[in-house]
Amino acid sequence: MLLEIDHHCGIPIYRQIIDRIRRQIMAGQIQEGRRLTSVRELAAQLRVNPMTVSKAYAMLESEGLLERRRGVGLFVAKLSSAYKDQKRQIILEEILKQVVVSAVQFGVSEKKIKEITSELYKKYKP
Amino acid sequence: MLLEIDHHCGIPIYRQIIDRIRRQIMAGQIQEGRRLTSVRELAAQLRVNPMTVSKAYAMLESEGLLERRRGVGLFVAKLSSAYKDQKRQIILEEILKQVVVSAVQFGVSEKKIKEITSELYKKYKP
Amino acid sequence: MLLEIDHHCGIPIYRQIIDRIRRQIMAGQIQEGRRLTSVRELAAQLRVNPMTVSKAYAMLESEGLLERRRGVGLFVAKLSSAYKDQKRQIILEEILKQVVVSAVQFGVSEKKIKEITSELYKKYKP
Amino acid sequence: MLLEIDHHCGIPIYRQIIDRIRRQIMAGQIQEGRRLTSVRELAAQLRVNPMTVSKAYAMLESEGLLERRRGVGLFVAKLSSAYKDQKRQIILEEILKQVVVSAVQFGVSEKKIKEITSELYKKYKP
DNA sequence: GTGGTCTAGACCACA
DNA sequence: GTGGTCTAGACCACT
Repeated sequence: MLLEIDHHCGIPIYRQIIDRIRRQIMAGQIQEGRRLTSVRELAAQLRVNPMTVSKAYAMLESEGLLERRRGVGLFVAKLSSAYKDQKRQIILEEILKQVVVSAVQFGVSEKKIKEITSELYKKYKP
Repeated sequence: MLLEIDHHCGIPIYRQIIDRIRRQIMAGQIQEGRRLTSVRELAAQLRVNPMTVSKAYAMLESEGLLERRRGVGLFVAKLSSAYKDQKRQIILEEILKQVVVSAVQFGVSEKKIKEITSELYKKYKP
Repeated sequence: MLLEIDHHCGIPIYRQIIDRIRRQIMAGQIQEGRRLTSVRELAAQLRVNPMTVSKAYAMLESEGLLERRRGVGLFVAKLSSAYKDQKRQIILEEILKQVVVSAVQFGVSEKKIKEITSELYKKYKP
Repeated sequence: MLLEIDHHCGIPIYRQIIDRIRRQIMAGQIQEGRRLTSVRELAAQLRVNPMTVSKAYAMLESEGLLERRRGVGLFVAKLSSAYKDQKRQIILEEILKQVVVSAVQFGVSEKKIKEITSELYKKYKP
């Protein structure tokens, strides 16, 4: 599991862990049923307090994305692809809404927003 | 000046004040050179401690968006419209970047994102 | 009397007035015995509250640089040139002390400070 | 970390803290990456309210001199020595400018200023 | 343990 | 009237 943490950006570390793992699960980069890196190991990798990792895992579990098997570890839950599609769209819409609300308030046109979108796609598309 | 504060959303009140005022200034809804509602008055309006408002104003001043005239009050600074255009674009790009990065990871197409953008514009455009 | 006030620099306006007038008196640019611009007139010139000018004048008076003649106005006090010489040197030493203390702490050499002094002299010498 | 605060000199305590810490960092007396005394501890040492210390630390952070690690503490940021050199010179020039402007106005020669500088160096050089 | 936020209320400097 | 500073003490989030 590959995670990058920014210790200086102000976003709580446990949030960064949650966001990154959630994204990887939703993107299918971590497959269903696979066991997650253990708390201790991930904490060591990220040079972070184990409590922080544990907290992130607990929240992902309560979100239904992870399943705990006592004495064994945490595993990626099985989600219907319909559920994943829906959740993906919700995540994107949530953020896009912020963009559009601000843009409207600033008097920035829909066309301009789409232009910026195209540029960003060129930049981040693999 | 019309501000709405959510006391229970977890975002610090002074941050909410900063964000809302910054947006109003960037959107031109508060005109240059105009005096802001006084600390005490805004604090009373929002039912918040004056220090909280004062902190927000102080940070907006250090950001260059406000100017202090001692013993008189705080005023909206004069900014070149080029500067404002640039700052507006940076704000929007910052948020849009999150959308695109996630979308690429989820395998959501540029076309789909633009469709959602159009829908949101229909919804929020006045 | 020519004074320039910066309304946005954070230094109290009455302090700016005091500093500028004191300097002009010490530099002999305002001659002994001459009457100062009236409070009202100066306040109008500087677009400042008359109370502010009045306060500045009062402090210069208590410093011994001005003399009040009731019903007439404020006048530049007569100072021995020895007194002025001494006071000038005290003013300069006071500020230079700050420079040297900082420079020593920063490990900046005496030579370097003298170089900067020379440059500044070139810039500000008439 | 050794700080001395004057509670009666009129300069805000948080400003005094900022100035002293900034100087110590610029002078290299506090090394890069080192953790600062905690807010509560420094507040106790100085017999000052923790908020006052916190405010000072926050401003030093926004200045880029400190870095926050959440839940851990504040650390001295890593700055390029070129950056520090530049900043040091700016600080000194700022104060020296006041000296030279006054000196020119008083008719005090460059030579005299350099003599006073030499004397002050003898006095304050360790 | 760490720092961040907020309150209620005081006092001050400035205009 | 304006904003700025400080206190004492509370509660919260993060590690």
